[in-house]
Amino acid sequence: MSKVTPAARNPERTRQRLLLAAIRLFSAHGYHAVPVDQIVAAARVNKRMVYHYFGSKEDLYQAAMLDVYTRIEKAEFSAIENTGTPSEKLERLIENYFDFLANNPEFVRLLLWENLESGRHGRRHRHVLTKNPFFVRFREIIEEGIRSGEFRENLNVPHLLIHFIGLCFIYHSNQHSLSESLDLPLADPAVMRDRCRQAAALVFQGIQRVPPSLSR
Amino acid sequence: MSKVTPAARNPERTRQRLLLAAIRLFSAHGYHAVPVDQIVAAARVNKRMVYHYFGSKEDLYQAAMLDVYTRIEKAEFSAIENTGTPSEKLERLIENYFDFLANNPEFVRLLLWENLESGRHGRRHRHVLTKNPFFVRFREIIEEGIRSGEFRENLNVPHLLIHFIGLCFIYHSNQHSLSESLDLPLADPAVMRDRCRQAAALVFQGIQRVPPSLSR
Amino acid sequence: MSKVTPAARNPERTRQRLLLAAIRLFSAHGYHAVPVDQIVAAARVNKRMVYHYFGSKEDLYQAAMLDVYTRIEKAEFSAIENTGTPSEKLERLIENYFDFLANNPEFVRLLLWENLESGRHGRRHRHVLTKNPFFVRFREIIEEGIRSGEFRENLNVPHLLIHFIGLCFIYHSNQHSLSESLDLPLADPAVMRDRCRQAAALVFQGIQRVPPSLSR
Amino acid sequence: MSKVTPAARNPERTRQRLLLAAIRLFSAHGYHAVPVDQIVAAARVNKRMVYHYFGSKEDLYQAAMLDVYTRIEKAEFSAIENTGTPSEKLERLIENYFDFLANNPEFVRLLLWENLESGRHGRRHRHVLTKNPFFVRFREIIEEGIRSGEFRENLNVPHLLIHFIGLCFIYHSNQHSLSESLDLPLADPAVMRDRCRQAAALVFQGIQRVPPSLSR
DNA sequence: AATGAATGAGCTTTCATTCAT
DNA sequence: CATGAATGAAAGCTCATTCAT
Repeated sequence: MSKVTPAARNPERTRQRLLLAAIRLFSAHGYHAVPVDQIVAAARVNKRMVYHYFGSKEDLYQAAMLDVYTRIEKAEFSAIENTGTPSEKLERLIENYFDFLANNPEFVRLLLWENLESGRHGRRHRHVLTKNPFFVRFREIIEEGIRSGEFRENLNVPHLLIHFIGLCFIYHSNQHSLSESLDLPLADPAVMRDRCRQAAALVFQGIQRVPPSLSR
Repeated sequence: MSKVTPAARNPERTRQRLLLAAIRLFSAHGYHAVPVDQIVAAARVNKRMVYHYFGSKEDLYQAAMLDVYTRIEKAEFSAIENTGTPSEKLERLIENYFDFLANNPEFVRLLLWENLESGRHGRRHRHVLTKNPFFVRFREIIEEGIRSGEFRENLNVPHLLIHFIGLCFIYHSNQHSLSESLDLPLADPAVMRDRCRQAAALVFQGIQRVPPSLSR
Repeated sequence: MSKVTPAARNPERTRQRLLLAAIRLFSAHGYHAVPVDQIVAAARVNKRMVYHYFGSKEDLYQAAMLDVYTRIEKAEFSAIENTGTPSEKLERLIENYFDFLANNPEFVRLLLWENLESGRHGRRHRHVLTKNPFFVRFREIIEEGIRSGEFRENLNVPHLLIHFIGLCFIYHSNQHSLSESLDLPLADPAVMRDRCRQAAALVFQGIQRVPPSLSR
Repeated sequence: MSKVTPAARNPERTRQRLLLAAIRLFSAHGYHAVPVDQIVAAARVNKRMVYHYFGSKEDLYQAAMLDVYTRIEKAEFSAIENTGTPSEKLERLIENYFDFLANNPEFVRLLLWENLESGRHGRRHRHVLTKNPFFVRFREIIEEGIRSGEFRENLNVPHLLIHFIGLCFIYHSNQHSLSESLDLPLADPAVMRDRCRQAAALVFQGIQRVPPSLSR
């Protein structure tokens, strides 16, 4: 008779339920498309609790965003292991990043929502994105490769990083329209692996030293 | 008694005003964040007209989407002129595409929103994206380059296209978070041109024949 | 078939209904004790109309307050007729004021509520109270009486006015507790007339010239 | 483990805190404008205690009201000392009453709230007002003055009392609107003393024997 | 005795939509 | 064709109160 009521008298659990439901729904449909009623129904929690634990719908959204954003900090990037050539490390890093995005669709989608709705929710939590281990590691590897002579010297690290991220994100940001336009099952894991390889190859080609021609 | 109302008795103008306001607001804030009241206020039109001309808010959105999507069909791609080597043509095409995206932020944003809200508005208008001149031309140039021996033979055209689009879209889809994370003014036209060049170079490196090594 | 629907398609009537219901309910129970639902039910009007015509519950309250406050401006004070001695004029004025308060309980009650809740609704509409014909006329009569030698010279007009108003308002502000404490039917019109006479006499006694003693 | 909670295990203190906070807030803003949360926050007490000690918000209000109402019974009226002429006693009484009201704004305000919201809270506690020492003493002094020939014979004691109370209460019930209308600092203690004197004089004038004329 | 999590009803307000003119 | 008044449903949020510990 003690554990009958579902979420009764268990504050942390109630909070967690709300947060998880919020993450799922906000990342799936965006802030404005999700009524609080839907969240509390999904969390099986009384509506009042949203305001008890988070203050407002907006604050719940912020909490969801922060929770998801910090995942990349906790993510394990095996490329951080210091073995192999810069190229090999970079290849592993790219694969890790791809996997992280594939395994954390909420991260990808919330980030995309935020970029689209930019200005609405402020930049409160973006700092967690700035110095995440991936960014840091990327820069280190590139610089190491340049020093070792494996990579070209005139590489612009930030832009290179952007290109790299672009090659990853496009599969998420434009997934549906591309799938349809090109008639490709972009959500298929096998396809994903293939595209990962291709993207990596493309990057590697571009940054290798002694490029044949076209060295603009 | 005839000239009392300002925008009275001009059906096409009223319709156009609504459509333009809808395009602007929907692309800027997304479907759910824009109330009908805001649209009619921006269009300086009576609210009833939305239902008169379009049927519903949803239908107005669809009309706005269709209008913007067809722009790419009307866009002029100078790369279509058949002069120069495939590389030169591709370079022109990439620049055109970049420019098109830069000049049509509504196109980019509505596309991104549609991908995020995927499933909500159906795929009614996606067909216009499938066979747009850019996609067609891209394929032609690549195939021409392969035939002429300028490009590698083992190129996967759809994936190549995806990579290419990714290099372009990332500046729009993740503009704000990247600007902040990397502290770069990604909206600056000069920066834009530079990144365009870089992205083009990256692609070119990757598809040239006889790549030094790393020919996985 | 045209006048079937109750408040349909008659904007001024709808507005008026809301305003009247608001005046009645707010003056009766105060701002916080009256839900919007109660007002719209009393006005037989759709709830949405409150926000359409007035913007908010608060704004409706303000409108009600302003409407009631301006009544004193339109009130007819027969004492304004310039006949008789200052004493006679003052007597008429006092009677008019009493009657006005008795006939406009909403005025009295809203004023009392505003004084109790002071600071909440700001002083937006108090200006209408400042220069109402009663205040102006009161000052004129007193000054005339002083000049003519009928009234004492050392009269402080504002304080005299306050005393006078106090003698009138007490029957409204403390009606219930006094009725019960003294076991008097203070709402009875006959009682009212009597107290009016008494109050007037009291004032007249106090301001007559040549007071026997006690001329502190 | 015993001294963890701050206000723990001190039932009387908890009850007192709640009562004081309730008195302060209810008298300041009225019953409906004060949420229970605000009271418990001000009292630094757990919300549950309201229901533990008082049963409901309404009951807490009643308790607050009763507590404040009984203050007048405990108030010291020096006029009760039987020295001097009836006039002198009355003068002292009037001053005492003024001071009591000035020193007990909660009393004044709760009384005014109750009169405005009349009918809502019933008349449960009004009895304490009925036979308070002030009322009793007032009647005694007037009757003594009549007997001694100092005051007029045709005095209606209840009405006289009402007038007298009106002269006192008006400064509280209409303080804000009068201050503004007449541009007088009615909250100023010096002004208060002055008006007290004036009010007393006015009453004295009216009840003295041998009034010049106007003996209606 | 005291806590604070949990609740459901109801608050003010906004929404997309329709009606009457 | 055009208007804006009118609507019911539902939004986000607050209320007084109760439950479990």
